[in-house]
Amino acid sequence: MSNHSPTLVRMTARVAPGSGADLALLLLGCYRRLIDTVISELEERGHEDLRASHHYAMTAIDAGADNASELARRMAVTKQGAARTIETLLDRGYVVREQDPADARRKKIRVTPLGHEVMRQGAAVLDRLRRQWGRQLGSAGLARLEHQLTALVGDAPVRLEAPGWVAHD
Amino acid sequence: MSNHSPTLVRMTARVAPGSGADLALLLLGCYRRLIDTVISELEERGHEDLRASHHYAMTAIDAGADNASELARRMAVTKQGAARTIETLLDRGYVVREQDPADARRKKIRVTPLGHEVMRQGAAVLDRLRRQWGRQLGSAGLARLEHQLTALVGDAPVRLEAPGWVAHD
DNA sequence: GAGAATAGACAACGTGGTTGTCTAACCATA
DNA sequence: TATGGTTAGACAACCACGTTGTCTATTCTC
Repeated sequence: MSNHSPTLVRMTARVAPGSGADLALLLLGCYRRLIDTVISELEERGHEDLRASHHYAMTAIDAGADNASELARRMAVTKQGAARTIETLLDRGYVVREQDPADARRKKIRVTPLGHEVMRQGAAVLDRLRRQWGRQLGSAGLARLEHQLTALVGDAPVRLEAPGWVAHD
Repeated sequence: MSNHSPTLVRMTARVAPGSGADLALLLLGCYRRLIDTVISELEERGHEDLRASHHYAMTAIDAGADNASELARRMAVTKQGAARTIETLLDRGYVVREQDPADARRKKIRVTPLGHEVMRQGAAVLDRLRRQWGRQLGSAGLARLEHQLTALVGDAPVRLEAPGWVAHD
């Protein structure tokens, strides 16, 4: 084997069915399946290198986190982290940055029509996948699944990065 | 706000209940809840800086991926990636590396008793959390949840890294 | 007005991966 | 049995995405 292009191998399923570790892997697997599908479909439509965090960032911006500091708070990252995300969104043309006339320190961020279009397409793919799951599980089954997950996660915050076994702090 | 120590904010729940995006966040949230609990509990017991990937790597090693190249294949990363993981596992004393007598190129990796202890403790925490969820959902509910997730994820491979909206390739 | 808090930026760094290149060892086969 | 292909492991350089620490400019509060 060369050094590169690792083959995708399923190291997931059946760590030990019925174990907690297996349950964790199932959850991650389902999440990844959703996200990976969105990514690849949007890539086909010309939106390269999108990340989930881009979508969430734009959602937060739309919801009022229209400057780097506020976005940092909402996304639970440092200001620098948020600034870098904004930088890439600017590069891609998904947001624009303009001086806040009311506060010379602030630079307001605004999602562009292109950004909204990406969000719309991403959401549409996810919704389609959800409907697909709904057909597979039955709509009652899907509702139950979501209800159960909601009960489990409560209203705990979720950090989007750091998928790993560890949270950084 | 200073530049550091971002506050944890819930940007998850209620992206839009009933949407695909919300479902994705629920899945991630549940996964993260499991993993974060394991991390912090193991940290309390003196196992610092553990990652899920460490656990999975040790599992793979135990299952026969006892050299860097093979581990790389199983974990779907490059040899260098696997080598680095092994390096940290060596540092922590979770594995040892010894020359393979049968093949001068190979260096065999073996999980130490300490490594097994960490795996055992991690699995125990996950199992406990799963039982807790079982009490919350009822055992039929938990079984159904797992059954549904299994149906959804199928036997697709899961890459452990890259939690984001994008897979790296 | 003075002092504290806030917004944004810069540089340096850490982590966990990547690619690309290299050597040494093994293996198959002509 | 010599040779050419494949494999294992390592080194260096890089990248993405976050971090910390420090800085200036501006605003807010009293």
